[in-house]
Amino acid sequence: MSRRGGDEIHKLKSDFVRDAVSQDVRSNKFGGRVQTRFPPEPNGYLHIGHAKSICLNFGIASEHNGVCSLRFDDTNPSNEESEFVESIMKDVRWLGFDWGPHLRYASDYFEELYQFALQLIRSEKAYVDSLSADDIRAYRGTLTETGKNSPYRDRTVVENIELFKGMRAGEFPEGSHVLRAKIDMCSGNINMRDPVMYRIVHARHYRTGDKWCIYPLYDFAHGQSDALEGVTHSVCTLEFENNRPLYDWFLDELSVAHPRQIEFARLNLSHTVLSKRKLGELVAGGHVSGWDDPRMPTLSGMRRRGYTPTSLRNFCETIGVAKRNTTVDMALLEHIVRKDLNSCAPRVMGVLRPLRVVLLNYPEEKVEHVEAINNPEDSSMGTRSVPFSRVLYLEKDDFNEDPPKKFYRLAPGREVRLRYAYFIRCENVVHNPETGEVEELHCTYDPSTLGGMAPDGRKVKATLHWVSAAHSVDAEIRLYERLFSVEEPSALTSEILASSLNPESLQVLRGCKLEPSLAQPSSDSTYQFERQGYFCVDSIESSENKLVFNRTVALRDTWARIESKRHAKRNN
RNA sequence: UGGGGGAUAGUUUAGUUGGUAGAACAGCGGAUUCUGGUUCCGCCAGCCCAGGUUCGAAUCCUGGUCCCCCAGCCA
Repeated sequence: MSRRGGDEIHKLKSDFVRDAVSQDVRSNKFGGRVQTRFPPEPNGYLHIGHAKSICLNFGIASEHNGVCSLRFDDTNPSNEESEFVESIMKDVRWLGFDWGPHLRYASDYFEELYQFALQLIRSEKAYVDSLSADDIRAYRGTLTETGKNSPYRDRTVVENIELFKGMRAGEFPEGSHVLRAKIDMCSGNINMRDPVMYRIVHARHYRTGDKWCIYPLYDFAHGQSDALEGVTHSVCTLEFENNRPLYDWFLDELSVAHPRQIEFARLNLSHTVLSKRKLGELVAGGHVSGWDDPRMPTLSGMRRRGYTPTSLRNFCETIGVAKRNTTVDMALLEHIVRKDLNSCAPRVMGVLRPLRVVLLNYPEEKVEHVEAINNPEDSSMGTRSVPFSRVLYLEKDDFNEDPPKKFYRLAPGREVRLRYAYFIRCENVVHNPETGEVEELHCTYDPSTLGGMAPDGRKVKATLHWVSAAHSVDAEIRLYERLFSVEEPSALTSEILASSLNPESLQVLRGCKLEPSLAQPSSDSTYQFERQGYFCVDSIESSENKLVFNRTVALRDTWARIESKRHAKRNN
């Protein structure tokens, strides 16, 4: 059957958000225009959950030839820092998206927002309240009881304007006054019970410095920022569903055209947490080395770990967009990372836990060079030459003196193939006289098997990776496992979160032996160490004097599965 | 218990005038393989519940159940 053009047409990405946007385009709402935005608060690093939102917002815009801007919602000077805006811009670019000239900051709108507030005061839709924070809470009521009006609710316009200007002028201490919207203290939606619009904060803002001492709350800044920018579709997460009526109220009272807000469910990933607060606590508590610790689900951590932007984008596409709360299995992310890496990662050989092997019948001084394929999935990546000699390193796990059933690697008297080289046979095992540990293997090789095939057609059951000892380069390798041993750590409170960390999430291996082509590794590619997994140079701690590799993800390991099943059976 | 949302295999999803519930991941089994990788094939497994309308319901109607969000001068 031949494939015709029509069969190749990609199914257009579709989800309920995109459907809604497309409908608006078709009905010519917003003049057929599409403009979105990604609005992070610069108070932490971006994580894979943000990637979902980034892919959605930038994706929708580009599918409609529209604009997607990057806007920092920086309305709270006490949390926000330039370090975070730098990292956020870097991460969004790395993920593969470009906001072009559309870089925005809510703090750029402080003056406009202030004027909006004045406008609401003049139309008697906002007032300065002088209740304490505790009293405001008490007056607000509860989920089941209505609230009651503040005694300051009926201040005159003149009085309100004077007080609000005084707030701006720095005449009052923090907490003495706030500006509130005058809506409905009996509303079933608690967000509508005269929400606070402005608070006094005598703190330096990382962008506006000391220019302001009153700052709008997110609720009063977000919708207007969208409106000021001409955003048509304001895509956000589910928890803002309750706030939508409030945003609409502000915009309607201000007579400003407003975007359509569409809420989707945020991402949850098994075995990790995706909450900036909790991630920040892991950093602050020293449980990880930083926001970019390769175990972190942050974009900077995943970059350092060797995950590709392509695989993260593919992941976001695969998980879809919907409204129900879900937890995606980490195994899916790992599968997608492997799939991308399998197609593009150069293959090399590296021995993680070296076992010295001497080929008794191989000449002392002889060195041969065998040709190895760089990527069997992509012949255009070519081949390389790897040195072979009398003394080699093999993987400790590839030898077993007393091999269990189904173990078909090296064992006493057994023959295996060394990848791209010769068949070798284990003749003798040298033990450490004190510990009894296997210290070295004496093997013989069959010169007629160069290239990996025997002229007599005999087969071996295993092909092992190896490194020539004299030519090897030393490296430190860091193996990573899931950050948490429990499946849903997000359900845990901050207090017990750290105690649920997986103690084996980081394992450091020293004295690993790599093939010589890795002496000068590429800093931006992730390699496949054959039969082991994918590894990349650690961007922070690796140097010319000390090579450090991070394991991105292990290869699927059927043998390990057989073994763990065996152990499970034994323990039952 | 006020208001706002949501329920399709173990997990994440598709299902557009009502017409045999489709996929991916995970799990299990097999074939191929100079990576116990990749690839390929097969198996397992699902419409929250109860009624109703209909020749026919995941889809429409009624009534339940369960889960999530909101009581920051956080976002």
